[in-house]
Amino acid sequence: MSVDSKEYILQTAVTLFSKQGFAAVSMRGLANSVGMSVAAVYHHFPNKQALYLEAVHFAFAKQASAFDEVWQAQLTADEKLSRFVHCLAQVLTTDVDFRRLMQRELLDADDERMQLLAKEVFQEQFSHLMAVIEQMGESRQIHFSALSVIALVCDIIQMQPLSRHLPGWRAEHEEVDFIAGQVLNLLMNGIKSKGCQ
Amino acid sequence: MSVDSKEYILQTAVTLFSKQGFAAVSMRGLANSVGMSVAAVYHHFPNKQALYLEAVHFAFAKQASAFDEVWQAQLTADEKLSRFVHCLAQVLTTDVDFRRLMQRELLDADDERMQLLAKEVFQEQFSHLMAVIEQMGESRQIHFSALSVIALVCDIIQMQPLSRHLPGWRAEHEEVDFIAGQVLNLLMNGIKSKGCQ
DNA sequence: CTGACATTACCTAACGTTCGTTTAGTAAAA
DNA sequence: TTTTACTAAACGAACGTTAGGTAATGTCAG
Repeated sequence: MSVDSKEYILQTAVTLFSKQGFAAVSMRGLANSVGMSVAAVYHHFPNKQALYLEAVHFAFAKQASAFDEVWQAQLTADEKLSRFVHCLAQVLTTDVDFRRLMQRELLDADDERMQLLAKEVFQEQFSHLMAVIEQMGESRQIHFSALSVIALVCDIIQMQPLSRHLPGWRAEHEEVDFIAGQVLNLLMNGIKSKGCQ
Repeated sequence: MSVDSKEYILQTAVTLFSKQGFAAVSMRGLANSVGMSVAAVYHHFPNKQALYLEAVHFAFAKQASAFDEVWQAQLTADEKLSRFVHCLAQVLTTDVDFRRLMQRELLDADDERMQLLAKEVFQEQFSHLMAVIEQMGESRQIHFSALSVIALVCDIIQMQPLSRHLPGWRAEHEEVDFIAGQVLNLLMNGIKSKGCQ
């Protein structure tokens, strides 16, 4: 079987779609990028839409195992949260294609694809995260708190190219460990980091 | 002058670009949406790129005055922060086109347009926000804390269509006042809302 | 106030290019 | 001999953009 060619096309498609978005990627451009003819791409995928959906699946599946070591039973809740935030910041910083494709899906996906995104990418980690937050003492707004953790990390990384042009920016603000540390500090103590603790 | 037609085209363009993105919007589709011919659109704008940039300007300029009442001198720092978070959540929830266009710019804009976005939309509010955070006692990571406030509100709203499919979701999670209240609680006290206070 | 003229705000119709997709064929592997 | 993995060439549709024309709306000397 030609699983090599197909995977190579998918990998290239993920990069192109994440950089340019669905509409801006042409089948000719993709075929050119993988060094094949257009018809060769159509040999592996029935049409552009199906290719895109499979590319999204492909990109998301790769991240499924990234969080496996985070939720180990013998850790304290605080440690689990810390590991999760570090891991999330690491993944979103390292795999730029994945992050951008996810952002684009948040903008463009219909409800059915949104459900896929929830189930395939978020649901498992989200449930773990909610359990940890419950252990930490929060009892009422567990869903919202878990969402806040993810949202905070995601958007801080997503806003990096913008925040570079805002007053007070320093290079270290874009280092994974710095981001994770600051986010954790905020989550544990709030903004007034001194008056609390 | 035909400022009416031009503004109407811009307004329609903002909606279309925010919903579909630059590449997916055609000049014919836009012309059809405003009930004009293609050439009529080209009478007002030299080309698609220039029309898009002007539409982005147009959408951003409308939001400039939304925060005017937030930073009044006689308020305490806590009150100013509270008002800002409420106002930001309100704007991002109400003006969907603005929010989506901003998200798309974060994905697609080059460094020059990112600078424009920083200067035209964020810089003024960001400076005010940093000043407030400094007043509240945070002294070291003012830039990062201010960024966190904005990122938290933005991404929670942006992830709404996804979070609907995650466990624990309730309808009230999408109400502006609820979002602002929860975000403020998190910012002031961290996740462990009881152990701190 | 009026007639001549210019400008504005649009129109229809077309330009060449690029798009997604298909058809027909080939060379190698099973 | 059938199936697999491809290629070259073409299909009609849609794309951004332009050319050329037509009413309506100023503008202003006489």
